[in-house]
Amino acid sequence: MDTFVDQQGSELAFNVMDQFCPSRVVLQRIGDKWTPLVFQALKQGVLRFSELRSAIGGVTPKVLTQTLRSLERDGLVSRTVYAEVPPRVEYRLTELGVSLLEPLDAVRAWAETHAGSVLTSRDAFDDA
Amino acid sequence: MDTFVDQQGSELAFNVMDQFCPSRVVLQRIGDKWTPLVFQALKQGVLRFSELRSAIGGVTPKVLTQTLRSLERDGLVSRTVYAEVPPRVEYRLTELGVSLLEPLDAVRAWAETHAGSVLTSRDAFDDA
DNA sequence: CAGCATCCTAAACGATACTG
DNA sequence: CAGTATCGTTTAGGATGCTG
Repeated sequence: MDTFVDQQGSELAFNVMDQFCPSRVVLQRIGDKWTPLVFQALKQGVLRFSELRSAIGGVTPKVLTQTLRSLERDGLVSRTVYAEVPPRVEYRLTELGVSLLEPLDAVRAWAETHAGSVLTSRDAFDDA
Repeated sequence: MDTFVDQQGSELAFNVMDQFCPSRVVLQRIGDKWTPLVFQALKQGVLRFSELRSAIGGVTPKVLTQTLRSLERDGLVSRTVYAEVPPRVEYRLTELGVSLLEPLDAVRAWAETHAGSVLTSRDAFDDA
């Protein structure tokens, strides 16, 4: 288990409940708007930029690029450029990325399974 | 499995990769900035507003209220008001909320376990 | 105690157009 | 093909002060 030094100078184990713990930043990174969708797309293996773009409905090139750069920076996705014309760029999950696949996939599956219940609850709440 | 009607009028199973699928909204709701932290706090059982607030470092009352209202609306958290002076309000996970606890907890655990690796990768990327 | 009201900023996101 | 550049919008989130 890693540790960090908090505001009081104490050395503490990583804990998302601490306002200044780096793990909270990481948690929010992997829970952003597009990351779970990129992971879902890359579950099947290697994809090119345009393939990712069409796999993820509604994502613009700018935002997809930003998301992929962040994931690359965080060591979750690797980017391979082939010196061809036209250019070809391939994205795949790193080993670290693969380790995150199962947790993110569980959340995605929950969303798809229970979206109906949530929407029903939402309607009932709004009627009241 | 629930279904929804997409832009072409077809009836499809819930799928977060579809831009117009309601499950995507649900996914983004449960992956927002504070929801995973509220769940982590409520894992232990019932908490009052002020207890939640101090359990989640750095959250302001306004944002915590907003988050809790959304979770209540979505049927994930229940809110109980006691007619006392001073007022007492208790929050707890609903049955639906409990079903989401395990997936969210897995993501939280991943963040705490691998935050060190992510930060290391980030530093290396920024040096290059 | 548990919030609500108000104002404000930062940043994420999106639309469009263009390029090596 | 795989982006970048620029601009504009939206909205989450924060600071502060007040109330039943």
